[in-house]
Amino acid sequence: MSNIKPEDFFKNIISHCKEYGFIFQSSEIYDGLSAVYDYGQMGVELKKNIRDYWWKAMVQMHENIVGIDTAIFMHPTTWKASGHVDAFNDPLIDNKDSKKRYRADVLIEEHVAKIEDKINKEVEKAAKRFENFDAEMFKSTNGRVKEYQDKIEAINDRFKTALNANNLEEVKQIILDLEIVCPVSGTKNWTDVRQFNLMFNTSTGAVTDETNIIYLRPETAQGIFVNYLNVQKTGRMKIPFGIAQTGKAFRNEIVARQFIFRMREFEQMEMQFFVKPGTEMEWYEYWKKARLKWHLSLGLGVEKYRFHDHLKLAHYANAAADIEHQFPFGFKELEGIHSRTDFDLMQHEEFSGKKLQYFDQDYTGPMNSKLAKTPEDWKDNHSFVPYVVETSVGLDRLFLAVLSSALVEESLEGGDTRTVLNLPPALAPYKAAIFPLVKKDGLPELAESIMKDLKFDFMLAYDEKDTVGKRYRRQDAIGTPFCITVDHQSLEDKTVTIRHRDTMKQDRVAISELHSILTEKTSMQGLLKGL
RNA sequence: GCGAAAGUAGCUCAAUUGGUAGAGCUCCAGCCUUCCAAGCUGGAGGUUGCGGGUUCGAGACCCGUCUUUCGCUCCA
Repeated sequence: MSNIKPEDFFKNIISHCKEYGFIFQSSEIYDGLSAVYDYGQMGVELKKNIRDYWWKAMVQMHENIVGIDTAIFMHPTTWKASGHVDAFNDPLIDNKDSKKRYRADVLIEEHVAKIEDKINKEVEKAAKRFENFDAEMFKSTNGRVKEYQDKIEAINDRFKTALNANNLEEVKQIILDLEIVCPVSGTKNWTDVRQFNLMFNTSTGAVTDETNIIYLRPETAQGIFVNYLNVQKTGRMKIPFGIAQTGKAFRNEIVARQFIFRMREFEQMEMQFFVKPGTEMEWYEYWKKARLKWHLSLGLGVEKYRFHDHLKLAHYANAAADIEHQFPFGFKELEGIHSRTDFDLMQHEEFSGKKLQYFDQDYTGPMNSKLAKTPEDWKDNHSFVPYVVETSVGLDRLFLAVLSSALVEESLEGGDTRTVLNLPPALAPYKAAIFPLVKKDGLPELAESIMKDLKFDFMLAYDEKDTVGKRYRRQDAIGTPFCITVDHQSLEDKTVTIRHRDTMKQDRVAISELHSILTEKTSMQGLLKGL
């Protein structure tokens, strides 16, 4: 579909997803829920296959990587330790005229600072007038200064009360009452104050109050960190080793858009790799290469990928890069590879009071980044808190990458077009479709018996409606790599035709060969061997 | 969040100035028996996203709201 606009192409993808049962908007009959989507009967298969390929490549193919599946709910302190609670707790307000966004607390603090300036000016003026001037005495006795002081205290009290009660309307009212104007537009045309916390929360127990608020995890990584010691001990894992996990995460995005690219509920596939301090950069480089190779193995095109190295790093990282993919709307992040240092495990040590260290007879060095002093201090130390290299990929984004790269509108000889989903066969929802050429003469019966034998090992479609040409095109549109057609010759010599999605060519093969052909062409082994 | 555009059948789209909501594909029941979406007959599917308003009359005009796409903004 290279001859149409990217925007239209993207709309085609969204339509295709709906028309063929890949993705539906959540709660569509109720007008939908913003930035939430459901996977349909085709989508769930494709998504599962992508997830399986990742899992096999990461866990099954690495003896030193194991998988876990942790709960979405975690102890609230987890998110204090990880920094998520503090990083996103700002009340924000917009000025409707300048369209600038401010932190409401900053606006109020600036207003207070202005009043303090006035006090200082009074003090300065007075200092010039009197000899032996006592500033403190002046402040506590001068009427005008006292007025200012009272005002400041009143504002601060009111603001603190409002914040503690989480009363955002009151916060806005304070701004209006103080007649704070936007520094840019100079107007008082404010929106409501909103608390932009990225984490969703709910509560446990029957009674909702402050004490039992619980968050929906904004990332799966923390479930791995808090289980690090459990897995290391019970699995007798030796550093370096990894823990992998796939699962849902939730972020209350302010702007969530671009179909399934940025959703409020999404699925991550993460692997945390625990390494010896000082070796993290070589593992970081190793995983950058390994993960890119994995993406390239899908065969969507080398030119569709690039690295983006982060210059500005998150609070936990000392190196970070994205693998970006060329989506219909441009190059965007698909996977992140981060060197998270010992930040997370150190934080969990501190908040939980539990040691999260690894003992290594051969290791001599600083216990961790915070306590590193002189070599003298660590000459008898053989323990350390591991450093972590993380690979984190969004499954839904990967789904979109695969689907949008695979969807092609082909021009055929004779002016015909065909819509075909060039999925890697190992990822295709159906591995094959089985058709009787016509719906009589015992052909459906033979087709069904073939299906019965093969369906133990393969996801199969069966179709006897409409002309066979139409049926081929239907399977093309959902990416089925092979169509097996039973014709009159099949009844005589036990052969069928097998039609290839990409070339539309047909071979005649023995029914008895079908199982091995499909195994060879559609299993993940081929992909995995290429890694 | 701001701005722009859009929302009509499962999908893609029509509907003159405000005057009876339609087509193709799909789907269903048959006929035909065909190797690349194209034959024949019949049928189903709609409170025009939702809620108000103007009007004798609204898919169309006005207001609100929801959803989507694009641009800005944001993205630990």
